[in-house]
Amino acid sequence: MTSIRTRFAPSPTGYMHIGGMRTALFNWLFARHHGGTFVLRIDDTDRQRNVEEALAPILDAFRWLELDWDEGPEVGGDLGPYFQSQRDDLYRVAAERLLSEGRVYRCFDTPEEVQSARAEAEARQVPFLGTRRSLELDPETVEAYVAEGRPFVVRFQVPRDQSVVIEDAVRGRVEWDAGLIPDPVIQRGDGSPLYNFATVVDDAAMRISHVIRAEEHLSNTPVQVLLHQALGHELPIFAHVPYVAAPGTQEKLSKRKLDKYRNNPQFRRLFEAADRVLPRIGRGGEDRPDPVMVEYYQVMGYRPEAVFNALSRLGWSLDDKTEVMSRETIVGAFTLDRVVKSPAGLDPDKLVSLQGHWMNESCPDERLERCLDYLSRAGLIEDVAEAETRGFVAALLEAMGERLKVYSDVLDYDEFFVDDAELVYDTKAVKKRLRKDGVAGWLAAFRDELASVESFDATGLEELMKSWVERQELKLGQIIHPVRVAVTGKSAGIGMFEGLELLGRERVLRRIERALKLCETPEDDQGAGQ
RNA sequence: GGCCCCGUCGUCUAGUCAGGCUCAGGACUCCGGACUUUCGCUCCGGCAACAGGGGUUCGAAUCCCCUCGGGGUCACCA
Repeated sequence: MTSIRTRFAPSPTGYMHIGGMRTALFNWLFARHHGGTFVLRIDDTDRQRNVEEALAPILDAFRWLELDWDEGPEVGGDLGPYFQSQRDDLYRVAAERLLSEGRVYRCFDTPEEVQSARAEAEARQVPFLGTRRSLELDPETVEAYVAEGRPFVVRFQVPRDQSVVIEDAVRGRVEWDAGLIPDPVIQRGDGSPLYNFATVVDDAAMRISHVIRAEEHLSNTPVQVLLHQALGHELPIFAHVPYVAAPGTQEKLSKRKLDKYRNNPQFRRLFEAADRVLPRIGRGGEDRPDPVMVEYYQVMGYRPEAVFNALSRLGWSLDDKTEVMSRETIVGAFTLDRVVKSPAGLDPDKLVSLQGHWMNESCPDERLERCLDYLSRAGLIEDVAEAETRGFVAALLEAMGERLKVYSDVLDYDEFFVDDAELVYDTKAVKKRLRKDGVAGWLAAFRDELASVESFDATGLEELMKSWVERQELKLGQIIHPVRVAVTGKSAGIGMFEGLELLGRERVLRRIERALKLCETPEDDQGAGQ
């Protein structure tokens, strides 16, 4: 058996599409599972832009998910070059050979002529097959046209008397009637190749054994098969995997429909999280990543294992119950016969859930480094190297525990970093916990306790509050909630005693002082922030 | 419109090729409850699906036919 070789061939578009990433992942998994070779080939045929710049985010996404490529940009390989823009000679030679063998022909129809022929076919409600007018030209005429510089494209002459059949590795037998296929252009007037042709030439030259790609390419397949046959290539095995759909739909996930996705119930939380976080870390402008891009998940602080895990489950399953899988498990189990045929909607809820799992698996040191980075970029801390800061954040993370779902969640706890005078109080929390009869008195009394207690640690503070409550004949809830709101501005958060310890006596007392004023202000006062 | 693909809980899916083990299993979401100072976590419990219709068969989510629905693609884009 020939060796397993798969490829992914992205266009340098400046970002990595999450759906494309899933397809790339399947190619990578298949190669790794079989001990084969994974090739990265860059489809930069008709790009004017700076390829290097537009390719960088794509390679970054591969690196982030640790999908290494055996041949391709940066690493090279024996069957390069791996940029299609550098493979023009190969396409030219192949086209010339087909021309000399009479399998392709020069078509002198102008674009306008082609278009009107197409319109006419449409009007008559018959399938459009092209004119083949140029096929009737005698060789001398063709020579003369070429000599006089008349523009032409090269078309493949589809053998219309047959059907094309593939045995697709995920969809089974698929058949087309070649009699319905118009002659495709394989080379433009300027000699540059078209996608279907370049792909066929490259897949064969790079000895790709399995063409694993999204279903949207299924309709390109008969042309490619015919081209392979004309060129005398052995056919690769095709595997058309479902495309990744927008959450809860069957529609292909598309960057052009972002506005629509904002209102998608499942997608919404991802957009809202981005709205909260990105502006604070300087990514809220033009370069703001969106959930269709792999970069979004990286920037928001997801773990690559989680995205890897979630992507692998989009259209593939290990069995009837396993959801959480390490990359080793997935590589070990990945086969094409367990890929489903129907479109797989991206499932943000599932991704978030998986992320929670993989975050818990991460080590405290890494959590600390990543969170320090977010805090620093948001301007909440100055020096990430300072020992005191690091200790403080480490303690906060310890207190946060599993509340940290993605790294950027640490920004939700900014009350531990802002100046006491700038602490923002949640309006609802103030109304519910501070503006109640008796609260001001209890708060003031407990403040005095805090001011005089010896050690200001969580355990001691808890004991203090409990005994104080007993003496006052109050219930714990009557004081703990007001204190929480008074010192954090919020009604929910980490364990309150840990919070008090983290803040320290001075800051706690100052904040309670502020809160006491809020207790007294009338209902309609503007003193409390949102 | 032509061609092609797909159609199991709200979502991701198992089961479909080799019909009975399935009045359909898991996970996520959601809803209850327990625990907790709040949130979260965890633990219990619950709602919830074979697109429809005909066949074949003792028996069909699984095989056949039709219908309906959804999607992809129809370039001198990739």
